[in-house]
Amino acid sequence: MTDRRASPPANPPPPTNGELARIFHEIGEMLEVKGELVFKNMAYHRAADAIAHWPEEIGRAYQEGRRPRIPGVGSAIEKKIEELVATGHLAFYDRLRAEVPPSLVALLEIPGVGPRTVKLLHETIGIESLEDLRRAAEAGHLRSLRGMTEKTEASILAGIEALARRGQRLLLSEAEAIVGTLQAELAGTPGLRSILPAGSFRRRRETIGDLDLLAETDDPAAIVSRLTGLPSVESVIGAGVHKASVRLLRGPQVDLMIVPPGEAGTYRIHFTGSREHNVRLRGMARDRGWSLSEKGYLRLGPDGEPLGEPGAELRTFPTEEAAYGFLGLSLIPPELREDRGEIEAALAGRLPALVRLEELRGDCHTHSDWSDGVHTIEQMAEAARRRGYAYQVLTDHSFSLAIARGLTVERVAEQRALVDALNARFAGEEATGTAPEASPPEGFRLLHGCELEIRADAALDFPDEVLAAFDVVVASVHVARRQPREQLMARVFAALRSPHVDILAHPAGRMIQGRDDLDLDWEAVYAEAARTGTCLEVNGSPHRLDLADLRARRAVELGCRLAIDSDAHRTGELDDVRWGVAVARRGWVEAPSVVNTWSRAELLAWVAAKPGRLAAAG
DNA sequence: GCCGTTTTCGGCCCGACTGTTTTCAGTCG
Repeated sequence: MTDRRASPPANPPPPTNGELARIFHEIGEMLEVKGELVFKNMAYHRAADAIAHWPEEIGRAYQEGRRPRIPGVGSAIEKKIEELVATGHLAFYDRLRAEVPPSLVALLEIPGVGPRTVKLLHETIGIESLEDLRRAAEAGHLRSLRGMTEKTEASILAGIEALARRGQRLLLSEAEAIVGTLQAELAGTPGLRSILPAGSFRRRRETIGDLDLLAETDDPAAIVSRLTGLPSVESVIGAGVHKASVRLLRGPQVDLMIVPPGEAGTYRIHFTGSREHNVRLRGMARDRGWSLSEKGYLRLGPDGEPLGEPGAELRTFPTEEAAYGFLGLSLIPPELREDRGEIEAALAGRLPALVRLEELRGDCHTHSDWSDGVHTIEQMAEAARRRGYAYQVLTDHSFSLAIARGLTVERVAEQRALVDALNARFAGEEATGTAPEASPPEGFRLLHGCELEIRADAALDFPDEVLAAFDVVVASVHVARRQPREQLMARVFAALRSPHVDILAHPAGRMIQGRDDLDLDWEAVYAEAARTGTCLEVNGSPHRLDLADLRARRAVELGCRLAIDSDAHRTGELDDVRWGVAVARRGWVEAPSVVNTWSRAELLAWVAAKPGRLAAAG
C-alpha cells in the first residue's frame, strides 16, 4: 500500500519536460484528427520536440519565474505551460480530450491510416477505437464510405495486425546486424555501385524503427527486384522505380531508395535526416533562391516557384560534403544531424571534433569470470592487448552484489596477485619484443579496479583503505532502484564525494526498453561530478548506452569528464565500446573530455589527483 | 501556432507510391 500519512506538498511538483512534451504532442495529434490547419499541428509537435530536448527542467524554471526562450514556443504555448505549472491542468487540453478521445488518436498508429481517414471514420460511422474499427472492417461496413472498397477494409485489417505484432524498436546493435546481412545479400546485383545505410541507423540513434538503404545503381529495376525477392522478406509494401519498401520476417521495415550514379550528395543528406535537420536545410536553400529535395537544388524563379523549361536548373553533387558546401556549410557528421545547433556551428566553422573510436587508449570497465564475466582475466587482458590498448581496467563487482558473485576483500587481494603476475609477463614480452604487434609504445598494462556497489543505504562496499589500493574505482547503483529521489541522490553523492571513486558507471541505471532511468536530479549530478572531479561513464553495452547522448552533452557543458567503456563480460564485448563512442558523438563529445583517450600515465595521474585520497598501501 | 535585416501578415519542405474519386487525395518518409 502507498504511504498516505504524508500531507500533500504545498506546491505540486512541476511537470517534467517529458510530460510537457507528451501533452503538446498529444494536442498536435488531436488537432490533426479534428482536421485543423496542418501548420498548427506542426507547431505543437515542433514545440513538443524542442521541450523534450531542452537541457533544463522547464517547469522548474517557470516556477522560479523564468521563461527560457525556447525556439518553436511562442506566446500561446508559453501561456499553456504557465497554466500547467501553476495548476497542474490545462483547460484547452482537457476540452480537446473530451472532444477527441485518446482511443481515436491511437488509430493514427495503424500503418496507412492518417488523420483524414480517422476523421472520416469517426464522423460518418462513429468509430472511436481500434476494436470498433476492426469490427466495422470485418463486417464490411467501411466499403460504403467515400473512397473505400473491400480492398481498403483488407488493408486496414492488415494494418491493425501489423500494429499488433510490430515489435519494439531495434537496438542499434541489432540494426547493424540486419544492415550488414542485407548489404551482403544485395552486393553483386547488376548495375549496383554502392549500397549504404541512411536514416536513424546512420545517425546512430539508440533505437531504430525502420532501416533505410541507399542504392547507387545503373539498374534500378535489378536492385528493387533483388530486394523484394529476398527470402527474408515477409511482404512487399511497395515497389516503384525510385524506391521499394519491404517488411522482413520477424524484423523491421526496410526502405530502399535509388540514387542516380554520381548524384549521391543530396540523396544521402535527405535520407539520413533527421527530418528537423532537413527542414532547416530546405529553409536555408529557399532563402538563397533554391528548392532542396533529394534530387538536388532546383533554381527558384522570382515567384518562388521552380523555373520551368527552359531555364530549369538542377544542381546535383556526388558527395555530401559538396552538397553541404553549396549552402556554405562544412560536412556535418551524421550523428549531429538533429537540429540541435549543428547548422549554426557548421555556418560558423565551429563543428566539434567528435571523439573517434581509434582515439580510445583503454577501457575502464571490464569484468572477468571472477565475478559475473565469462572469460578469464588473462583472456580479457589478451583481447584488450590485441586491440592495441595501453591498458584495461579490470572491474569485477564488489561483494554485496551477490548475484554477480561480487568479490570479498580477500578475493580482491588474490586477484591483485594475479594481475601483478600478468603485468610482469607483459613487461617481459615488451622488453624482448615478443608483445603483440598492436601494442602501443607505452606497452600494455592490466590495471586493477573494481565495480564498487553503492548500497541502498548509501554506504560503499569497501572501506577507503581497500579502495586506495585500486588503480581505478568504478562505482554504480544496481539495487533499490525505486527509492525516492532524495535517497538516490544521497547514494550518488556518496560515490561522487568519495576521494577514491573515479568513475560513476552507467549513471542512469537504465536498460533500453527494459528498465527506466533512476529518478535523479541530473543537473545536480553533473554539477557535483564536475566539482569533485569524478568522471561519468558512457557505457557502451548496447542495451545500456548510459549516459545517453543529451546527458553526455550537458555533462560536458557543465565541466564533467567522461569515460567511454565497454562493460564487457566476455572478450567479444570489448567491441561494444563503439556504441558508447556513437552515443558520445551524438552528445557532441570531443576527445579531451574523455579520460580514456588520455595516455595511461595521464589517466593514473588524474586518478591520483583527486583531493582527499589515502596513499595506496605498499 | 510560430516567425521575421526583405515581412507583424502570409507564409510555413518536398516527392514517391497507392488506390481509385478517370485527375488526385491520402499517407509516408
